[in-house]
Amino acid sequence: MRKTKPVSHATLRRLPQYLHLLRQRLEQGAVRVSCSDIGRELQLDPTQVRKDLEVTGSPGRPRIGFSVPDLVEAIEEFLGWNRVNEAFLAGVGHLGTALLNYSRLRNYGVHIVAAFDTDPAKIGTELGGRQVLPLERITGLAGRMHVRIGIIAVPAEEAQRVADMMVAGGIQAIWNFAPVSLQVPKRIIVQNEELYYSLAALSRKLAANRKQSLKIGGATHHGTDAVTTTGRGQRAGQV
Amino acid sequence: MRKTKPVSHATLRRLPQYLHLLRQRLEQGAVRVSCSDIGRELQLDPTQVRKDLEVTGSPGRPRIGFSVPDLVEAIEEFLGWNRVNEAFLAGVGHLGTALLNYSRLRNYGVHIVAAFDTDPAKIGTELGGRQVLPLERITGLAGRMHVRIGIIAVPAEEAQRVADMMVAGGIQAIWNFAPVSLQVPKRIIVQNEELYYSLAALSRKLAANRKQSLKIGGATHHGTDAVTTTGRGQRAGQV
DNA sequence: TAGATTGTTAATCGATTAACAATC
DNA sequence: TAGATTGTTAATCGATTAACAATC
Repeated sequence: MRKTKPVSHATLRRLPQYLHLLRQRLEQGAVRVSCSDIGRELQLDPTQVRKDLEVTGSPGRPRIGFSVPDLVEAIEEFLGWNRVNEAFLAGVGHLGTALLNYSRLRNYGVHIVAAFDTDPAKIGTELGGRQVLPLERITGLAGRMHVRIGIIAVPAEEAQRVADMMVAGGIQAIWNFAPVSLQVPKRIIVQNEELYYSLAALSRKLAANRKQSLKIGGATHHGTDAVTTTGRGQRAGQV
Repeated sequence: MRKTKPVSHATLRRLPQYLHLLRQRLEQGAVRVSCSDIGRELQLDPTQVRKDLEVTGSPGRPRIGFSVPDLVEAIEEFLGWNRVNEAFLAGVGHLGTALLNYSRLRNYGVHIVAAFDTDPAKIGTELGGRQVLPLERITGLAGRMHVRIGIIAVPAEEAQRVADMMVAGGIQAIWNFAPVSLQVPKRIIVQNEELYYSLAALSRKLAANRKQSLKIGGATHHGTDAVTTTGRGQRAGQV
């Protein structure tokens, strides 16, 4: 069994980019799209695009290209974004509140249906249309509502405890914003969201620039060939 | 000229992980560390670790290993995190406020020295010890204070305008949290922070799990071999 | 039909892993 | 000294790119 073909990390990173673009095209009424078209827009090799799209199973037609609506649907299906997953949010500090108000999340397969916190001042209030509930209830409600995703936006010290409560409630995947390595059973999917790397890439380039300017001469020189990259993967800033 | 050796994307992604671990060790008083030691902790091949550390130029000694303080310093130096870069933050909504209060940022080479917004209700208030200033002043102040990093945490519609103002002020690198592709001169370093990919990885695994449970039988089955991954790169959840 | 684009196989490139001599 | 660990070169693996026949 287990024929889930191994999708490369790199492909998985690019699929959301394709989807993003294709959704725009769809809105503009586009019907067909070719790989070279996508590649041009995203600075990617057309063959690469074709290979990536292959995993979605949506067939293209020689000379014609791919159907935009079909492709959008196929990618959404592949990523599991066609059916929105319900999520619980733990922690409604600034970050948690930001996530609650980020309605776009729904386009990426996640819908926060309830928020939890320990702060009595916050409990009972409404944020972004959702009630804030006492954290203690997260386990029971997750089980009852069959919620599959838990988002952790609490301070580092509380993160492990919250993760335990989520797991106890049957939550299957945790999106973790706390800067700690969570200890959970192996079957649980954990996605750590770290700002580390972005900052590493950014300041590394900045440092390299500076070193170069010094080398070139005393005068201030703003660098000359810096690049635009996305959080992961690279895509040039472009028209 | 231009001997800045090409550091692989992958290496750059792992260096912050090493640094994080080594800082902990340093705090615990550790003096020496070996690549196998680091590898064990981070689930990485020791040779890989050695190769990565090579770029920092910090030498190890056969049989002995690497000096922890030296290595910490070398990585910080390499990433440009030894000298903290001053940054301006545009937009003090929930996300912006979260960033302002995230004091840990300073460990990653970034120190927000001022925040800007257009909302008169916010201007003049103090957030996380920093005054909120009118957005219009960002260009002038950036030039005057020689601030090199701009953080964009404004709504998508305003992002481009803010980027223009930052560039006009001589800002060299933009950390962009708005979901738009910024148009800036090539010399400007842009780091887009996207949640896309994290969610793609998460829900893809969730969808794969579900498909498998269905295949295995009608009964609810929580999946069996899900993995823990970090935002980018992989590291197992671990002791 | 002619020509563009897909689907697919082969070649290249780069990153990871293995092997091993040098050395503290 | 003996043995662990570095530094470095070679082998493997996987992902990207090129080539090209099939086809609409």
